[in-house]
Amino acid sequence: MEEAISFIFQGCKLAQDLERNLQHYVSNNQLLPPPILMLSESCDEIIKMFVSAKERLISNPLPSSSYSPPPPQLFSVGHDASLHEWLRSAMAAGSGSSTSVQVPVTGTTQLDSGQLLFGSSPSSSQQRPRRRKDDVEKKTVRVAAPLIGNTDLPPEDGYTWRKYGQKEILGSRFPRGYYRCTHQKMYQCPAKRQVQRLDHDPYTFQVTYRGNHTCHMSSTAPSIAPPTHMAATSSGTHQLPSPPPWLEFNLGGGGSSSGSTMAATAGGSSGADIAAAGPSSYLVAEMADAMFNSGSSSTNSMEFLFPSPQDKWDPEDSKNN
DNA sequence: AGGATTTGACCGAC
DNA sequence: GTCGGTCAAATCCT
Repeated sequence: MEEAISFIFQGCKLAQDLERNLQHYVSNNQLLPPPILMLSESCDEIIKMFVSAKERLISNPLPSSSYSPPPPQLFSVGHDASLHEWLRSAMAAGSGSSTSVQVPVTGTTQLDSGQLLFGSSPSSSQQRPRRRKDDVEKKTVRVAAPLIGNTDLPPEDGYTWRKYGQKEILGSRFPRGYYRCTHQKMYQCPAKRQVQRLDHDPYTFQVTYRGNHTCHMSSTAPSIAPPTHMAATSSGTHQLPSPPPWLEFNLGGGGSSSGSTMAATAGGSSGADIAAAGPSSYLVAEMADAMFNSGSSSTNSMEFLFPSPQDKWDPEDSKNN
């Protein structure tokens, strides 16, 4: 079941990514159209995701206790009104100021982080910038602790974080860790995250993201250095390379300007720097590999297809700045 | 030495 | 008044 949901998520994100990039071309008519092969293979990948999901749903429809099972009619053939209603309600639930999504994780640490709308620019110059709790859009994901190694480590998501606080939370067995982007000072990156173990499932982290990463928007921001040591392991479980910042994935429900950014960290040297990005990002990178026979996830190769936000003005980005 | 983490204190939101 | 988020000094680590 988890696998099926994972595939659905991946399919959605690939589709949204494709849509986003197509819109990019529509709104920037000076750009060359994307290669037909690229579009074709993107569609194939999306289709594969949903086909895989359906296969798993059919072969093993038992819902996991960790996930809210969709109504049984989802598994039935056809599209009746109740299915549409269920889908709509799910979309509505995710379109508020705060969205939450559970990300199936298998094996190694994976994370599906969100590209967040960040509100008005943080007043870092003030002594204690505070804002109302609902001012900043939050996105919450749940990430399984690594099954191997130190399960106490906070989940990796491709960014580098610096811990700036920890606090016992009322009613929670485990303290909440407060992290901010390592590049906060250098690039005024306002991104923060909170990591907390679930009371009922200590092997799952609830990660709340606040603010959007702007460190990769700077022309002097750290460049992407895709790790070469990471390799795919068992099916559906990959140790993932850091996707470049322009490989953005919107999680549904947040509208066009609210989604997820999977961005990469600078070529990290410490263990915490090693990125473990979401499955879909890996697949897109894999697509790039396949298309260009580069043998590695080359940023430059994909930039040929999807220009970096740094290179091309993006109205969504400008809204965030 | 410099960056990261820890931890008690501070302070705003509720 | 309580709680959660942040600050910042002390400490640890590389």
